[in-house]
Amino acid sequence: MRAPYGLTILDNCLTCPVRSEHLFCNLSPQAGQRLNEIKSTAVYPKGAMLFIEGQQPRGVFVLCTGKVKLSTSSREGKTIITKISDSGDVLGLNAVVSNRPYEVTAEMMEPGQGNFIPRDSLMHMLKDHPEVAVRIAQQLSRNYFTAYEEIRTLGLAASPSEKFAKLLLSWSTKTAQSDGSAQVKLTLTHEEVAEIIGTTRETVSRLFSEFKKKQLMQLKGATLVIRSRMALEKIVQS
Amino acid sequence: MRAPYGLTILDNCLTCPVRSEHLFCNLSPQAGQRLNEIKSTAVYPKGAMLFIEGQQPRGVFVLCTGKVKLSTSSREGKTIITKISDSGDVLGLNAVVSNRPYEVTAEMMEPGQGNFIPRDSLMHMLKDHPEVAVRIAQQLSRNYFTAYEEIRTLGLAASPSEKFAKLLLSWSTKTAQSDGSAQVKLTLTHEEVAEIIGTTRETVSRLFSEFKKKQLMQLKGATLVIRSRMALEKIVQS
DNA sequence: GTCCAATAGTGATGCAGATCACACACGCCC
DNA sequence: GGGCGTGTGTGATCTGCATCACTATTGGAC
Repeated sequence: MRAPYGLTILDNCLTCPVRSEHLFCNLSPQAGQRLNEIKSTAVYPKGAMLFIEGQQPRGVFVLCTGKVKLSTSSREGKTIITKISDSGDVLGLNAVVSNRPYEVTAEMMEPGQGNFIPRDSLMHMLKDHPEVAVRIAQQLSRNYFTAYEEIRTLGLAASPSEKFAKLLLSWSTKTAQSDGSAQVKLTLTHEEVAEIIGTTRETVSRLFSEFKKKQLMQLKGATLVIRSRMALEKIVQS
Repeated sequence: MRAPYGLTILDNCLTCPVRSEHLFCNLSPQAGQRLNEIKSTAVYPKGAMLFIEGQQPRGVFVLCTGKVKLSTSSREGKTIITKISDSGDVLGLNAVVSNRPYEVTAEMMEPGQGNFIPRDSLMHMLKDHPEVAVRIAQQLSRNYFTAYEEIRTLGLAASPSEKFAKLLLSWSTKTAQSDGSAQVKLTLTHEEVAEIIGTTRETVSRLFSEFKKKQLMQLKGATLVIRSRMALEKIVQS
């Protein structure tokens, strides 16, 4: 098997990888079988666009490896990043189910692998297999929940500091130690962080300095070390 | 039949009222029948809370008449209104499907009638009737779409003026004339408008004056008259 | 009509963060 | 090494809006 972009190819990455609540995990044999027939696996280079905001929905992408940046832009060119997706995420589901244009642009931030499922096939499965419909409904409501979190942050969190602290917290949840410390690989530029929290690059630079000075975090190469999640949480609700 | 709160009671308001894409419209006889068995109709006074942010999901409400204000608050007491729902809207669906706490508070802004469907019964229907599952998935993805609109406005629209213009446009879509004019009953206080566009009451007051001066709108009693949607659209993308 | 609470208008002030304008650090290619 | 592009740090300035502090208006209860 070829391995373009320096990737090791996973043979079948739909077989229940990381997440137990995975959209296509533990389906009945028939449904699983059918799914295998309609999916097609592909490998994408860094910078590849899975889909672009405004396009008619072709299908969904189940991400196996790699990170994907989801973003929207206004006509004037301002861009916000709404989510960084990784392994196990289902992309484009809302557009496909409601048959409206993709509401975001999905761009590979690093090389990765994904499964594509065309719209028609998915909609047929949705109608034929009640279990799939339930799974999809649950996935959609999870998506909604995430979107709502975003609304809360954008609408309620006042200052950039607050949003920045929130972001650091969300990064550190996975690797959090019992003492409240955590380490994260920092893969984003200040510019990108700015697009996530809705501020300018300069402000993000200043936030980094400020948080370092206040001992809230430190930087070792590309590794972000968070001292105490508690301290960050205090900033969030301040 | 009693008619509390000065309302005329609708006998069965699940039978396909305003919207054709209604969640429970044109179902198979069996599903429709089942739905009628599990739903219960009630009348709510102004100020009634259908559910409160953070509560465990009890079920969904299908709104028949009346307006409902959906809002979230931060711990510090700041509140944002995320949507004003009216006839035909399904409230609380996401919380019910994902079995997470209601993410918003739903408050009646005027007396109205609604159908309540308990969580268990709905989830059973979801599993037993594929058609219902599809319908629910579509409703969820519509909700998601609306939430996304909200994210775009909050994250991309720079100034309060822009958001205000956007709001006026969204109000005027239903009654828009071919010449671009429109009339809307203004039922919200400046305070509430402020909570929708994420600014202060004072700023909203000033926005009203400013827009009136610029001939973008005028106020006749409680009726808002929009001169030209075009002019507003120019502000939005400015 | 009177009274009161809720809503609305408007000026004065202050400050956080956008914007502009650089200098600097670092990979990376030749 | 030198050059170049992309990313980063940081000062100076400018401004829109929040905030405060009022007064004015409206509308409902009685």
